Amino acid sequence: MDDPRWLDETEMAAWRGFVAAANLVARRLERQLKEDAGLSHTQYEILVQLSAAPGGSLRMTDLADRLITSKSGLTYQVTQLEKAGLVARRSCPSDVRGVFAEITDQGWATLRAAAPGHVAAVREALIDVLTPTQLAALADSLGTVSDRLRAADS
Amino acid sequence: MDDPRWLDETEMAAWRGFVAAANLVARRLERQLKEDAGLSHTQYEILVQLSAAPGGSLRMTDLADRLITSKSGLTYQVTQLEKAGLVARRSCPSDVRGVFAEITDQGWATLRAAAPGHVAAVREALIDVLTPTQLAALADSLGTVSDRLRAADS
DNA sequence: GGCCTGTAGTTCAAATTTGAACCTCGTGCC
DNA sequence: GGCACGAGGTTCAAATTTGAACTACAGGCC
Repeated sequence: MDDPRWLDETEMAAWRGFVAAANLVARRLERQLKEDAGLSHTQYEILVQLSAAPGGSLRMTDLADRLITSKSGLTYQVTQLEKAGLVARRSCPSDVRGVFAEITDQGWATLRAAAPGHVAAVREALIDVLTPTQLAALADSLGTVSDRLRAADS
Repeated sequence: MDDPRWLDETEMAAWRGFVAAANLVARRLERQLKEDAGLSHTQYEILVQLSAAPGGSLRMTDLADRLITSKSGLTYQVTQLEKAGLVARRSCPSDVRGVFAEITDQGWATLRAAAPGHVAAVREALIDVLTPTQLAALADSLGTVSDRLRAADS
C-alpha cells in the first residue's frame, strides 16, 4: 500500500460517471416500476428471467446467480411474489432439496403490462441519450467488466 | 403503450451490461470496504465528499445531492459516522435550520487508511479492465447520462 | 452400508433504506 | 407586522437486504 496508483482525470471521470449513473438510473427505474406496476426492480427482473427460461421456471440458485442478489434476498422476494400470485414454487423431481420458481399466468399478465412502461423508462434514462456508437462501446466495455467479475466470483 | 419500441440486440446488451456491471461492482466494493476498513460504500463516499469540500464540511442537503441517497438515509449514515467519531455535526450560523457535517481528524485518518485499498479495488473491478480509449468513452457516455438525470430530478 | 464433504434453500437477527409525516425556521408579499 | 408557502432535517414505521447459522439432502469414497 506504499505506492497506490491513484486515478488520473479520465479514470476518475469514468469512475464517478459510472457510480452516479448506476445510482441515478436505479433510482429512476425503481420509482417508475413501483408507481406504474407495483413492482420493485428486483421483482421485475425475477419475472423477466423466469419468462425467458424454458418452462417459465428456474432453480432458485440459477435465479440468484442471474439476479446478483444473495440467496436469502431471493428467498424473500420470491415469497413476496408468491403471496402476490405472480410466481409459484415447485419442488424439483430429481433433487429433493431443489426448488423451482415458476411464473404464473398472472405473473405473465403483470409482466406484459409492466414491460412497455419499463422499456420506455430505460430508453429515456439511458438508451436514447446515447448514440448507437456509444451504445455499442458501452455494451462491449461493461460486458467485459461483468464477465470478469462473474468469473472472479466463481 | 400500443407501440413500445423494444430494445434491439445492441441496446439490450448495453442495458444488461450496465445493470450487471453496476450490481457486481457495487457488491465487490461494498465487501472490500467493509472487510478492509469497516465502512460501507456510502460511508466512504461521505468521507470523500467532505474531505474534498472547503473546510471539510458540507450542508446535509448538499451532501445528499452528491451522494444520491434520500435525506433520511443520509441522516442515518451521518449519525453512524458520528457515533464512530469520523464526522461531527455543526449548526449553520446563517440558517438555524441548517446542519453542517464535518470530517474529523479521525475521519481523515480512516479515509487515508482506506483509500489505497479502495482505489486498488476500483482498478481491479473496472478501470484496469478497460483500455484508455474505452475509459474515455465510458466517462463521456455516463457523464452525459448522469448529467441528464440530475437535471431531470431538479 | 457408513462417513465426510459440499450443495440447496430457508430462517433469523441485525443493519440499512425509503417515503411520508412532522417540526422549525427562512422568504416573499400584502 | 402578519401570513402563506416552501426549504432543511429529523423521526417513525414498514420494507428490504445481508451474512451467518441451520436443516436436509446429494455424491463420492472406503
